[in-house]
Amino acid sequence: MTETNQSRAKRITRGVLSKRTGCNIETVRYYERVGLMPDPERSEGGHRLYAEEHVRRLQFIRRCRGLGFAVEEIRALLGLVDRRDYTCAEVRDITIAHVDEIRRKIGDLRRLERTMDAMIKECDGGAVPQCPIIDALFDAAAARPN
Amino acid sequence: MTETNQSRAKRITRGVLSKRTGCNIETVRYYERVGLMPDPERSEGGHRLYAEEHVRRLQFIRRCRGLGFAVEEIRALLGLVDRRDYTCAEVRDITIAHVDEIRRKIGDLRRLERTMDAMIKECDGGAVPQCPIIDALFDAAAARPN
DNA sequence: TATAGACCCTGTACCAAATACAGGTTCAAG
DNA sequence: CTTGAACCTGTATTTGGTACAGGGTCTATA
Repeated sequence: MTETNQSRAKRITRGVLSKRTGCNIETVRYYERVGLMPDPERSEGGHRLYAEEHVRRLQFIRRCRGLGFAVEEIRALLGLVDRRDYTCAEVRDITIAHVDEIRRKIGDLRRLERTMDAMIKECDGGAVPQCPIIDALFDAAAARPN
Repeated sequence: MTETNQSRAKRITRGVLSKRTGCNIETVRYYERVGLMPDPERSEGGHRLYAEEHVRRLQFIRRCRGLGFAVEEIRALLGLVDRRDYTCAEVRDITIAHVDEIRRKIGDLRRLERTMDAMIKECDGGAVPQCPIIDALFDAAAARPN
């Protein structure tokens, strides 16, 4: 019954939390400021003291960011979890909205890719001071993506 | 020979330049600050006075931004044009580097899309306070994209 | 010519999502 | 007890703009 007592559970510093999650140490403070991480317990001298749950929470945040979720979206997900009243449907809505956004971005980038490819194909890469890419960019009609 | 004289050519204000290019009026000042647009001629009272060449230049910049070129890349392109010594090959290099970057982003987003789809498929959208998406995000092994 | 009001001027603050740094304090090992 | 690593706070920087305050200018009309 030594480790189950919360006040006895070992606490870690911000540096250790940072190392264990691969999250930049300054970013931890940033997540605290924007409300993704809670105000942690402090030592007598004012140093932040974290527990295992914070490691898990920060990993969750980092994983979400890695999947492109905005801080605002993560706040919504964590809000559901923190209130312990989330339903699968709510989480699914946020996730589907996010994947829709990803698909939109993919579409946008593919259109750019096609336009750029067309411009590059026009250009022979020669050494002359004249280039159809520059012409296209200076000329409204030519540069407009199909 | 009235319009060919540069000092007699009609000048336009920042507001008109903004309207003719569809570029936000504040953004014109921003492009000046970051060196994409030149310091323009000024009226006696200090108002910016632009000529037709600036309309074309701003359209070029906007078109490049629309294709996702960074300000730094546009600076490079305009630098080549301004020095009048660019070759097709130089322009092509910048453009190919940019399209490569676009392809990399598309690849990244597609991987995200697959991961998100997999998570969504696991979730039945039910009303219970338990969701495999949340589980996946909290659990390192499950959330790691294949 | 006076004046209204549309337009423009500058400097500065703000957005996301971090990251970096300065200048000072605390912690822990030896 | 000393040393130096780690930590503290507040603020600045990044990208590509956008927005606003508090003034000055420009021009059309009375």
